[in-house]
Amino acid sequence: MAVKKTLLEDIANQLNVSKTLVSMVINGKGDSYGISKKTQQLVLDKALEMEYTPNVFARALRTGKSHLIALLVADISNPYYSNIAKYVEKELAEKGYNLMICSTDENTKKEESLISLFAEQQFMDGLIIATTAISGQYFEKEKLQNFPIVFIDRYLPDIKSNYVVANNYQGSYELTDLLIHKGCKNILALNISPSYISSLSERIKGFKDCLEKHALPCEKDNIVEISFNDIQNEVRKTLVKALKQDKKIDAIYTLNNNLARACLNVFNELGFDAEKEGLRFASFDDISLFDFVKPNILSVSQPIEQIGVEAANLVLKIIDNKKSEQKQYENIVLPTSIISRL
Amino acid sequence: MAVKKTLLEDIANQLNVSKTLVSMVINGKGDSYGISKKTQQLVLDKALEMEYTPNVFARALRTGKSHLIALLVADISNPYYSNIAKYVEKELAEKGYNLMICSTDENTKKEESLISLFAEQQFMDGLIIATTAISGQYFEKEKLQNFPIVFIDRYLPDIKSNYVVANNYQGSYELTDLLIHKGCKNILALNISPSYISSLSERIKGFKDCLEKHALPCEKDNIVEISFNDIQNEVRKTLVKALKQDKKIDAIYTLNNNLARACLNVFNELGFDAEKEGLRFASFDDISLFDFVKPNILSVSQPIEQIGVEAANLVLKIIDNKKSEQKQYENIVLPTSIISRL
DNA sequence: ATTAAAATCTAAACTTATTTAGTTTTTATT
DNA sequence: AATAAAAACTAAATAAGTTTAGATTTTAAT
Repeated sequence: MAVKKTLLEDIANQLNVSKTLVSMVINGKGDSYGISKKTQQLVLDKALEMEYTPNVFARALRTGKSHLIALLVADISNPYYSNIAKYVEKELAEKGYNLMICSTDENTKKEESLISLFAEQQFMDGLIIATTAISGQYFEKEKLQNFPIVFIDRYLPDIKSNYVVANNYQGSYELTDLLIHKGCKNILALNISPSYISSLSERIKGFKDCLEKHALPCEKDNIVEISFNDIQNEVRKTLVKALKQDKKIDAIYTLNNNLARACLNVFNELGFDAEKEGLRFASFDDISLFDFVKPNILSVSQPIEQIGVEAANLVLKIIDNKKSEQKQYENIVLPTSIISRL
Repeated sequence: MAVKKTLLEDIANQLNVSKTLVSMVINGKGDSYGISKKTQQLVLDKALEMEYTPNVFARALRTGKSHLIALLVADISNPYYSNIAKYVEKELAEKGYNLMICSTDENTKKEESLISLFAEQQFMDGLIIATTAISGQYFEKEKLQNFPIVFIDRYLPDIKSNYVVANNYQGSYELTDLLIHKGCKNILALNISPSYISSLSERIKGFKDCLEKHALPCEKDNIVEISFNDIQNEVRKTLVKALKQDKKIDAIYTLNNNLARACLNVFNELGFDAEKEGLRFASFDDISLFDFVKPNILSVSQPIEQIGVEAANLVLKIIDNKKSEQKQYENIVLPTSIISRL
């Protein structure tokens, strides 16, 4: 019935050698352990013949290395994350690591329980995470101190850490600058709440600083926070109000792609033609389909591939450095680019 | 320095009981093994206090169960797959399983090596896969015979298997029918090659059957195969030719979302306004951003959430049934819906 | 106070690899 | 031929749990 798996011992028995020897050869340590070339070949041939594949759990249990890296994101269906995931996967695969992607649903409790499962158990050799945490408190836990973690997209300002992020401040500043150069003077920025997330707060800062440089006012009404749980309804309410207020807005700037989507939905619902009404539309995060969307979307594009590749390599680097006790942190901030679609 | 992890044995020592007992209690088998309520509480409290979390590898090695399910998709950055992934993840999490998502890059070799890693090693308890395989040959391997596999999106017609797919035939038929009712008589269908994939061949069949029902001809020119490796260039060539040919086409129907994207790109490049030219645009797979894209896209929407949920539950069901030797296959075909955007 | 039965608990085996500390075999040297 | 050195190999410990088979302890019944 059930097919019996080939074990190290089976190979050893067939060849009348010890399983120690077989293990050494399989792991490519035959030479350094002084196993003769002839024997090594015998073992390799037999392993192939018997379709041997090592038991991942036994190996990991003994060595404490799983060759697994976890990627924790808030929402894998968000194209921003799924694209990063693709490149992380690719880069790690080339280095002999497998990637385990998990979606936390923006749920901090779930995030913590996954981290605990992955890290405290040495289940994963390392972790790449777009955290939903407010503070770095959880990550300061003693048990996590020695665990390789790389933050992406967002970092936690209150702790030292390794991270790879886009230059959110500059991207936002430049996009705002572009809008202003196109003549916009009263921009409505839609932010998402909770907005303590570093990426968002820096985008806001870039926006504000740019307004200030151009001596434009930033009133209370210019930045509205939309709560994460009810994006569509709150955006609808906000836009309906903003579009009929006295002091007309001349641009909408959404701080992430979910907000952009929600706005576009409202435009559709209202039959509102932004271009006809002279309203510019801008968004942080570029999605390839934006190329075909009406109204034209000015956007900030993040270097997705580079973020994925750098994060993968950084986590591997930390794993390698783990032996050498000195702890130092690497912070990689990558430039964004403006997609103007005018 | 490195914080020592709490082991079963540590708890046992603290309480002066055996690690056997601790293991039983931790696994919720205290009652069935007749451990007194008092002792059980002591163990649970101490485990909490010492922040015990079991070693996943030791457990999996002994029990042969990892509580891990793998999801293999061709490309996690494709929103179709990343959305399914999200729902699979959610459903499995509720049942105490973790999901490991891997992207195979449409590379059959990579797919096979991952399956081998996951299945032959009982690394994973089960597998959900959108296979890139041509035939079911690989899956007939003796070692895979007893491994729980659920195919999604595509199935392999030449073998018996468990699968959850959308009704590609009917969706395609209905979409074609809609185009014809809107007056289209010369539709250009863009298919992707290799087109032996079940989902694609059924979409083509639905298309052809519908043309036939309406007594419309299906010439060689009406279905063009675009090779997967060079989508953008081949689509450009095809469209440039098709748009200036004598017998004018009145609709383009792309058989998946990658092709749709490539077409839209070409429209942009050429400054071609499909609506003005009286050309309808239709596509299998609906993406939420299609709502805002010009030209309007008629599309077939797959029940993404349902596919994810059903696939998750089916794989768990197979895992449960594994003991009872009788083998039977479940094939779930879910209805699609037409998004007409007229 | 015995003894049987029931309730609790435990020692040791087991899962499959890797690694340490040696042993055995072969080769080289005198 | 004896011995040292080098080369090739192995037994047993180990990783951290789960499970089996059996040992204690407690309770109940005579």
